[in-house]
Amino acid sequence: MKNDRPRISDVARLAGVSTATVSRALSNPALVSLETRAAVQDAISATGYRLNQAARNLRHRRTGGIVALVPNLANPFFAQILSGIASVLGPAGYNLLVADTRAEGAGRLLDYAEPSRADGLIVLDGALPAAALTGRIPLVLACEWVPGLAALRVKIDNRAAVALVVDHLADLGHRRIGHVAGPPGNVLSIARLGGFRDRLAARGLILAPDALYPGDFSLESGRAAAECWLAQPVSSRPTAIFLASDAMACGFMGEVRRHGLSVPGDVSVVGFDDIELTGHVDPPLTTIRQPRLAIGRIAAEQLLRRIEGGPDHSGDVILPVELVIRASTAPPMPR
Amino acid sequence: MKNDRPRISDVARLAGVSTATVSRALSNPALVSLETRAAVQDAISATGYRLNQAARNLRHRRTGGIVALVPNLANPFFAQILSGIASVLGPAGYNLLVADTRAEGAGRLLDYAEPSRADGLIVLDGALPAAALTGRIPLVLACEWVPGLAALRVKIDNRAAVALVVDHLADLGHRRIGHVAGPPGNVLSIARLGGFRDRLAARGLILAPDALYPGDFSLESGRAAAECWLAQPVSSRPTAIFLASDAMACGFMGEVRRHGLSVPGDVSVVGFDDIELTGHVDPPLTTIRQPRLAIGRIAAEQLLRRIEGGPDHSGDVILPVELVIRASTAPPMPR
DNA sequence: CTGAAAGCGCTTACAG
DNA sequence: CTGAAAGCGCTTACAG
Repeated sequence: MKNDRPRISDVARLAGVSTATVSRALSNPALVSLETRAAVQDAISATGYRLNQAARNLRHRRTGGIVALVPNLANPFFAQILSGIASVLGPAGYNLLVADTRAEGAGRLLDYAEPSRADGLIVLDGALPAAALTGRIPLVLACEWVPGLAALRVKIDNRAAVALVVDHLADLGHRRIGHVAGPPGNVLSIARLGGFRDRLAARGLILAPDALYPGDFSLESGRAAAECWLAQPVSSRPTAIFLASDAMACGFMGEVRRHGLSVPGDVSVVGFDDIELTGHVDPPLTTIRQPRLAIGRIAAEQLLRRIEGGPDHSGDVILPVELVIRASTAPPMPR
Repeated sequence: MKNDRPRISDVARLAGVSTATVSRALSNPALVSLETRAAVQDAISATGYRLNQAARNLRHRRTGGIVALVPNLANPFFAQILSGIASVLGPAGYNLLVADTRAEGAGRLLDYAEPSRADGLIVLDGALPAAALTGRIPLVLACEWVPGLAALRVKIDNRAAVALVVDHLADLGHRRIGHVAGPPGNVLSIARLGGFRDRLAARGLILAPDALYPGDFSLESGRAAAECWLAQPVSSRPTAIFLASDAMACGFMGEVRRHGLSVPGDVSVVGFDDIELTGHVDPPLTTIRQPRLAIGRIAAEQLLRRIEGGPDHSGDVILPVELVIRASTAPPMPR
């Protein structure tokens, strides 16, 4: 099929001016006389001309696109962050490209950091190799971070958030508090577990080895952790569990209840993230609210500032969290 | 800052060949002698040259990008569909651009259907104006569809799915079956409500006016529907409710239980979608499983086929659904 | 097998 | 205020 889309030269011919003038009328009308501008406008309407963005971008040595590197697109946790990113990028005239780092071959990930591919990068996956991201296009890290990669980070204070959880449970009177961790090696898992241990110590408590359960942020891994917990003797198992994600907390509560036990009667449960669902499960989940929309929005704003040559605000942007106390936590039952 | 990235001409100079030869060595090595190819390879390594995709795309009159138009990026329902799309696009060498149709101004949406913006479109929002999408770049519709827009549709048979729900509830002995609809005007809402009415009729039942509750697919609207239901006299309110989304079903169950009633003891509840959570709420939700990953995957495959000039398979791709029976449905209590 | 040249569709110093 | 011309970084008929 023939390419019958009008080009800038078609408009120029019809308006009786040069292509340079048409281009100016489009991108900087003040440079063009009122009269000429009108003629160009008429020619544009007559031809149905639309600017070819790709050509403009090539000339400007930009792509007009920002890539978000997401560990797992299927995980609803990232939906709101993407939404926040998109809400900033669209109005600013940038496209949002998304790539699933788990699904893409490692080789292709490098391509995303190419200046011919995107003008900037929002990295949501802390497990990417720092070397592949260093010295390439502008980037910001959001939620997670890549050890050894110097870049602006938009995140929450995970350790402080966990301290709120520990204090809440300790204040309720719990002494044996367990933890279901995130995936091993993940920066968030490490920060939350570390913060958890430290705050327990500050409260004169310790994390017993058999009160630390493996997890991977998924519902299913929370359910599996509940099986472990259920298998432990009632007299020594934790009376409260802090799980590093809401998904795991929901899986945990479901399994516990399926076995006829009650939350918080038999065990208090705290999650992390405050996904929409947590207020609607039974019992509603006590959790840490993470401002996901704002994380996405601010990450995008910071990245654009950087791309557009603003001053290099290095240092992190730490967003506030909040402990949302609902019905899944209560004082331990006397035994 | 200077642009110091090597171009194809830098490689050519170093290798002592023309740019045409470098280009051929890159895109069609068979055209180039072994010897020359090796020289070019050496020059590429020496310069650290990387192909500028944007320039290649301009020359090829393509963009290398596919846009997904999503009604609401923050809705986790779309996360898995995007994941399915991405799993096809990445390996095929296309970028995935996402735009939130609710967040973007209506004006900008037109830009997404520009050939200079993307090579194709996956439309997940049935509320877009058909006129804006007609006669532009190749597109497929997924999940929802735009009335009056002729395009391949990848979807489920909503009416057949709803018939499974009605049969299940009627077989359990329910006679007063209510419905919480999706947003007014939405094509899915209409298809599901219509199918619901028809199948009730086929079973000799009717949808009483006070057994039809408004909703908008959100958790909160399901909760609000439960308030309406709770306010109705026990003797005449529905003994079973079919909700047009799982999110609404979770909101509904949460509110009912908060009022001390039981599911399915006091009311049977059926959702739609089978989002990951539904198996873990209490009680686990009976629902229609919609193959979201496959919808995304197939939509992307069909679009690429179309773009790459395959035969125009018009007609719809209808994906199978399944009624997943869990614990939220049971025979009605005798009264 | 290889090169010179035109061109994808824009933009922008430079000159007038 | 406007135009001729070069150029963004590639690709590909055409000729040899």
